[in-house]
Amino acid sequence: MDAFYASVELLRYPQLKGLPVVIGGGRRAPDDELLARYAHLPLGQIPVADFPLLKDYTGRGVITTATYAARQFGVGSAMGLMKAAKLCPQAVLLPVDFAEYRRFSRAFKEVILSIAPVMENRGVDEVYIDFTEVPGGQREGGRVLARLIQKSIFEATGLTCSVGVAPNKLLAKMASEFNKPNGISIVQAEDLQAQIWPLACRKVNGIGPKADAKLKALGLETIGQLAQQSLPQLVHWFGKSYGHWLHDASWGRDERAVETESEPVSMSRETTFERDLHAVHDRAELGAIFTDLCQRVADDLQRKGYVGRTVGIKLRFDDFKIATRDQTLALPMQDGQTIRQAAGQCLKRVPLGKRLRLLGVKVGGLIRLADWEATAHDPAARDALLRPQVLTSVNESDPYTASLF
DNA sequence: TCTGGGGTCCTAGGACCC
DNA sequence: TCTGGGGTCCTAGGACCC
Repeated sequence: MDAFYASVELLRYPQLKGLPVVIGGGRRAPDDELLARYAHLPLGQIPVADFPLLKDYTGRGVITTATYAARQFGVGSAMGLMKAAKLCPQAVLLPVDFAEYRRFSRAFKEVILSIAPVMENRGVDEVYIDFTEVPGGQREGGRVLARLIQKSIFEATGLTCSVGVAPNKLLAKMASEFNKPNGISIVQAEDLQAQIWPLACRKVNGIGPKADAKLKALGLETIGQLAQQSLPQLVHWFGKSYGHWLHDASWGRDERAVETESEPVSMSRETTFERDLHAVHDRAELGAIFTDLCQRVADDLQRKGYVGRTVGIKLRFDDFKIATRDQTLALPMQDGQTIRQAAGQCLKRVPLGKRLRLLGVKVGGLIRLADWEATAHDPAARDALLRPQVLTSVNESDPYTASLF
């Protein structure tokens, strides 16, 4: 989806169309006052001059999304709001309204599913779609179906999206970036050299800032240069697993299936404080936040119907260093008090000399509550549920290995 | 006035077991 | 002088993505 959060906001506030708008910030709701003042008016008639501006914001936080008009000024996702305010002080600043974005996320995904049922979720604003078996999915290399999806989403939601069509997910993701916003791009296997190799390595989904810096230090700037390295060389530099992956990726090879279903692995809540807190000096405040985070994770587990056995905490100190601790319980659970108790134990194992900037609570090792309850009187089945049933590297066709089982 | 929140996956070492 | 080998689970940290 194109500038998803910002585009959803523009549907509510069309008077902001064409203006630099950024979405982001902390827990504040700077437009509460505004909404109260104009409660008698439709949202679309609130005067532009009354919207909060980026230059007036004084809290912590980053931009989650910027409109294309704002991007002209060099501001973009993940940039600190204070830095962004220097580049584009006149931008309108809106708070994140995740519930609203989720509504639109469900809406556009329903449209896609009604046309092409093999769809993989990649967060709120992105999906992979398998065109292979969709009637007409091959016409004009996929362009006809891509256009149908764009048109249907726009008619249902008023939102635009960009589509990349390619033989696999890796290339489709790159293709989707070629023609933003509201574009379609088709990349075929034979286009690798002309369209993919000239790109910077960082454009590959899976090469982040660290790997990119290392590649640059090795003199490798483009995907084409990466592709010219031998496999043993890449394995030497990056290890067996990542080295192989880099080699495959640079040659446009990716065999991953479009996964239509997935189970959550963990659920967490975290918060960055308005000011850094000290474990001793701000004990009461910290304790209240800690308990609240535990309760929110418990609420999430209960609402979604999961229990979990691994309780973890995350701390970010004022120097931005991160510490995590976790503890695995004998039995999975979903209640706030048990989470709070285990998380408290974890906290005792961290040195707390430095001030804290962020606190987080996580529950992992998730099992569906229904599955857990179904084994209540079957200890063996219950035991099996508690172990992650990953059967790695057991080749049952191999006579020797098979004989062991 | 730097730098959010919610995730997944991988690695590596130690405990423990057979 | 001798001290295996393989597997799983748990924990901590880190890279990466949306």
